[in-house]
Amino acid sequence: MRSEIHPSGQGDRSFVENARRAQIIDCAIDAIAELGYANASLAEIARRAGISKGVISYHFAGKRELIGEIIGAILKKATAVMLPRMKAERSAAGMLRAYIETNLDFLGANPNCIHAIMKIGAATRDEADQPKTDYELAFQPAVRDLEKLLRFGQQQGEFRDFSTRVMAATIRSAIDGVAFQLEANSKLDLKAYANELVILFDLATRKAAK
Amino acid sequence: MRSEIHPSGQGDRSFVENARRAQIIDCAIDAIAELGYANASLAEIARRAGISKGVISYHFAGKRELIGEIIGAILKKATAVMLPRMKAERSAAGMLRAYIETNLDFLGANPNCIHAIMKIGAATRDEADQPKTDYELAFQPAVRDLEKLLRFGQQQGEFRDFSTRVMAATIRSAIDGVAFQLEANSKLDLKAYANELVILFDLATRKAAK
Amino acid sequence: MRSEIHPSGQGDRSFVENARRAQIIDCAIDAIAELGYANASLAEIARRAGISKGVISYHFAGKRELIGEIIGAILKKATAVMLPRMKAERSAAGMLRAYIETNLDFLGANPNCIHAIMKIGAATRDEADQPKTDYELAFQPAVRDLEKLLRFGQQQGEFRDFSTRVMAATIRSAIDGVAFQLEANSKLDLKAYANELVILFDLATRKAAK
Amino acid sequence: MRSEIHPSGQGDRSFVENARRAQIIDCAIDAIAELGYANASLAEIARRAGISKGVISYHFAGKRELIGEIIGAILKKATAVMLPRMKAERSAAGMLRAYIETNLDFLGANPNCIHAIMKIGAATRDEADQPKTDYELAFQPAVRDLEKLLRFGQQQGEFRDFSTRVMAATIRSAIDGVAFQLEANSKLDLKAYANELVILFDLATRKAAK
DNA sequence: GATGAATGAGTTTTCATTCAT
DNA sequence: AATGAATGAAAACTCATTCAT
Repeated sequence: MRSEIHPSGQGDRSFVENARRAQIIDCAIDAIAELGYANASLAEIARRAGISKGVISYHFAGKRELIGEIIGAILKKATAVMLPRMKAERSAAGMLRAYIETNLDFLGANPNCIHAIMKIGAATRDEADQPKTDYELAFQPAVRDLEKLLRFGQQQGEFRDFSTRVMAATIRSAIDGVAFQLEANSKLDLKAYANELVILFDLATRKAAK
Repeated sequence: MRSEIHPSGQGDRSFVENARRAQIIDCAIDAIAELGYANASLAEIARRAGISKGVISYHFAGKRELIGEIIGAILKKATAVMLPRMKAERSAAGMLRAYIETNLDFLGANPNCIHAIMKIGAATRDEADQPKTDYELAFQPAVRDLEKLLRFGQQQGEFRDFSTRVMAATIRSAIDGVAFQLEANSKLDLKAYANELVILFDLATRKAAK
Repeated sequence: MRSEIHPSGQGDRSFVENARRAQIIDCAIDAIAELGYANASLAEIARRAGISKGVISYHFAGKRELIGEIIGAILKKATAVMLPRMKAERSAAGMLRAYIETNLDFLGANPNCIHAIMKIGAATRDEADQPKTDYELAFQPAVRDLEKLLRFGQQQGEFRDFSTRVMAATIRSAIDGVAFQLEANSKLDLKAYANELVILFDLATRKAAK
Repeated sequence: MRSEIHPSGQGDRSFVENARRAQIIDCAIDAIAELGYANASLAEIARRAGISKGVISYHFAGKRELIGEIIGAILKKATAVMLPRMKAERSAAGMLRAYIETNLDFLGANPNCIHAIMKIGAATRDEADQPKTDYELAFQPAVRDLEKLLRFGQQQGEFRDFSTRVMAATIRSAIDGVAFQLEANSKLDLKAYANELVILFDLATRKAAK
């Protein structure tokens, strides 16, 4: 069930420390994905890692920092997978296709990462003490990049005139929705699903032929 | 902030009892929407209702039942708003438009209901002890009805050939996604948003002109 | 070991609640006096009261509130003992004598109260988060009243010219010091001790005979 | 903020080891004085010393030994300052004056030492597991020496007849009380304070003129 | 029907201490 | 000699639930 995310923390941490942090982050992702955010206590995470509770406190300032690192690690990994394939495309439509396909690939390869991040998002959204959650701070850029891509397509004349905000949010939601379905049915054919989405959003975005 | 949902429980409950249950459900919705699922403790809900904690336990077998009733109440209310407008349409495309519009209308009129239900969905989804959550049991039919509508459109020859599962999930996700945005920006223009979505999914579903 | 302090909380609390609060306060005083502030955990206090830990949290917002109530309760009790005897005196020298005697009487009758309050004072003094502790807020007035008494004596011509601040602080310290000695030697003769102190401070304050 | 106390441990320790111990003791004094006894964790002390936590455990058998060494170090330093000035006096009254003045001098020059020692005294006084604390063991002699001085004064006919125990305790308490005031108001004029105390206790001790 | 009180398991966090390297 | 890592017990506090009145 491990997702093997290794954030390869910033330089000033020792190899051993980075390994432990990565291990804890992995176990935390699994625990959140499988048990839900509320049930993923530090005790449970420690149990899965086969370490004592104190170790987590030793390596992370608190649960908040751990959650922040989880989001960071997942984002980093997702970006690493997606960026090269996005850059290989020239047309806006191609990039949009690549965006959808790589997202679903990542989803298929790392279901727990996505489940975890969605549960974190839902559970920590606007808690009393933090006006903007780490989750939101992390994902606003993701949607913004998508918007840029769409605007680029409109400028190129590939895409019709639509609200880039709405379209970006819809594409993002569509992909996030796949995660939920994947949770209910782990045998979902993601390749086929990606094809459907690609066609769907191609029709929804492209400029009607004269 | 009250949402005034009255589930009007089944017949064998007294008037007073139903009123209390409805009041508790309303306050619970507000609490979950405003504080997040994790922070909406029974104590907080009781505080908002101006009653003692014990009352909640008296009227509901446990927190789980309360959550289940919340979902039921919201679903009932949403259905009551949407069904008539759906039925007024003849064409599949018209019904899809009505579906999107009524959903966003409901969202605008009852933001707390939607925020609450999304937080419940994310938080209770596959907790350790319950294989299928009330949430899932309640919402699978909702998506299934949408699927039926899409299949009907295909049979009528209005809609192109696509996976009704994927399309239904995407439409549902698109609408759910609006709730998140509404939370971040309460001044969102929902009418305009609905128009964008209607056009988007019209293009995505309709049969290409010969 | 009980000190039987019953703060008789403000009117809006039920009889039962006040009784529980008083019981918890009593046990907390004993625990602090006997084990020291650091070792007087909520668990230990609950154990002494024969109740569960949660009860303390139920009745007091937190440990800080409990400590505040302890100080308030002791102060109230001490004042109740001292005030009448102070008022019965006419001369400043008589009042000073009454102050010393009643303080030592209270000390003898309620050693745990004094031990507890001194330990609280030492342990909570300038913790990071509270610039002025409850303890200081509670005891500054006590020293200030003593200063007023000394100034009155000077104005009456009974007392010589000295710094009322220094004298007040010294008298207060002398009395507090008795508490420490009482802790080490519970058979201390407080009557004799009081007499010694009365003479000591009489000599130190009175105007030299012409 | 360093107080630079170097206990110069007993002979069988290497120079390096003694230096480390002294450094740790200094940092511990500062930490206790500034943060309070409870907040002066080994981690905090290590942080201030720029070393790892383990080093403290390496050099001291436990926290208790560290505390004991702190008391010893301060006592040694205080004695070194006070003894010569005491010995320079011939009369008992002069020695008493020197005692008060040197104590307050030391207080002004080493506020952290005094703050630390008072916090240690209050916090460790009769903790559950140690019948007599290092603190008490260390300070009983200090009061006993004062008592000897007072008895000497009575034998010389300089001092009136009073309980030397009470007088010694009162003088000691008066001086300790200054430390608390100094904490609240660091601009306290200690010279003036010392003068007041000298006069106060001179009047309180001397034999009335015939 | 409703309440206040109590419970006890559970949460995160802190800390002195130990130990292999 | 020193370190970073790990431990495990204990801390304060939260919360769903139970129950006598």
